[in-house]
Amino acid sequence: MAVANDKIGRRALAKAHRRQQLIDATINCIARKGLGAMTLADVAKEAGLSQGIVNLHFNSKDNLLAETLRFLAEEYAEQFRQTLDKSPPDPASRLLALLEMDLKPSICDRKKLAVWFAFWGEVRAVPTYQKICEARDQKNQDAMEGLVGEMIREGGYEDLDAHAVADALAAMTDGMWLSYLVNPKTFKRASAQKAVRSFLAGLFPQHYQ
Amino acid sequence: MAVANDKIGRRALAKAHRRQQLIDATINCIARKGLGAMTLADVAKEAGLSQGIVNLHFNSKDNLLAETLRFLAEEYAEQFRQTLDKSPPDPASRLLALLEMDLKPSICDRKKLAVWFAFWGEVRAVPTYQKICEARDQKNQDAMEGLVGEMIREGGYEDLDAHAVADALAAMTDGMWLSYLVNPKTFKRASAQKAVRSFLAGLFPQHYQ
DNA sequence: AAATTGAATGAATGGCCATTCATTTTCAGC
DNA sequence: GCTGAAAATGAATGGCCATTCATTCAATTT
Repeated sequence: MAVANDKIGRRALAKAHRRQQLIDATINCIARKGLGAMTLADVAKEAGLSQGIVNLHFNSKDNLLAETLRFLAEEYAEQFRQTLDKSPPDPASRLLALLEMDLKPSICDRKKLAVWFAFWGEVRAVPTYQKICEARDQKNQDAMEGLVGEMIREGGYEDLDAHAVADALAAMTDGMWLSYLVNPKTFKRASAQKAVRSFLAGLFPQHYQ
Repeated sequence: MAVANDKIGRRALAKAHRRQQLIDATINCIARKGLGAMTLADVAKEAGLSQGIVNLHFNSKDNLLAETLRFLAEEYAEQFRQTLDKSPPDPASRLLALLEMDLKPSICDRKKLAVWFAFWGEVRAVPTYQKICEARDQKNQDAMEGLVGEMIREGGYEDLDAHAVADALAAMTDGMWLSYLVNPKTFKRASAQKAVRSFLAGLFPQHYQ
């Protein structure tokens, strides 16, 4: 029955594909129903497969969720890398590119944000989530701190603390995500981008005219 | 048995007190176990009362959770009011006071933050939560936008957009909360405060020398 | 084409937990 | 100190859901 729509070959998909398919289904279910209400039956149905499928591939619900979060973190890291790869070498451009990346529709979309916040909501209670999220933040903040540090040295902004400023910039985009999640009607991407540029211009006048 | 530790009178507490006691217990349980794993039995035990107590006072688990979120929002609003009451009348002082309020230990403590994020994690799936959170954000941002607007007029910072800047400032403190929740080891309150002041000084040089 | 292997199914199981409710306890007013 | 009402108890109920597993199905090997 579940197979009717694809005569020759769902089964031919490699194991990795099936796992990814289930992770995608999980993301959709969390976004739609919330982490609390999501069931394995939901995920199986969303994927067009049978009841027992998740445990076949992931052994447990906990594990499915951890793998889903790992996937999101890895996907984010990949975008991060690509953004830096495509940016000019000067720290001002790179920093702006990273901050704008966080507001791109492909990252800042309500479905994915709902999932990130669902996991953040359990971070304190689930050590596995905590570790994955901590690692992502750390990498993010280290990169930003490096860029901010360079600019401080170049521009002689002696009163700025690279660590503090980098953390606050990272915090700002996370907070904008929350704002979009909670107030989808009033949130405006363009306005958020404008604010980011104003902040940067205020902090580093020489770099962002 | 549940009564042993208080001879004369747990029962004498008014109904409102008992409700508050249960809400407090709920906050502790969510912070400790997460929203997903929290049970009504946990809450009753935390409060030192019996199994059926929550439904007696709140009718359902859903309702208990909604009331808990309402309490948090109201508590926040109260601090907000008090902060403004105690501040000098100039917008620069008031804005700084509000931003520093968000980092005070009484608000920015990991237990409460865990609960806020637990609810934010379900915001998209539970319309009740969405409404409560939206209202809080709206009030917050309106107040900040007013202050920022005043400063822009006073100081002639024509290139700033009050709405965008106010949203971004509010976003920054929410993001700092996340940072504290996820990276309690590296987060430093003093550093966050310093960053907030640097940002304000960059945006409004005349107001924050 | 038979056999082997691995993937997928979906009904059955068992545990957990919100909710209910008959009973007990507390307490205010008399 | 009695009485009735309100508050609290905690055992019982029923539904939901993760997990299991015997069976079926598909594809590859020989």
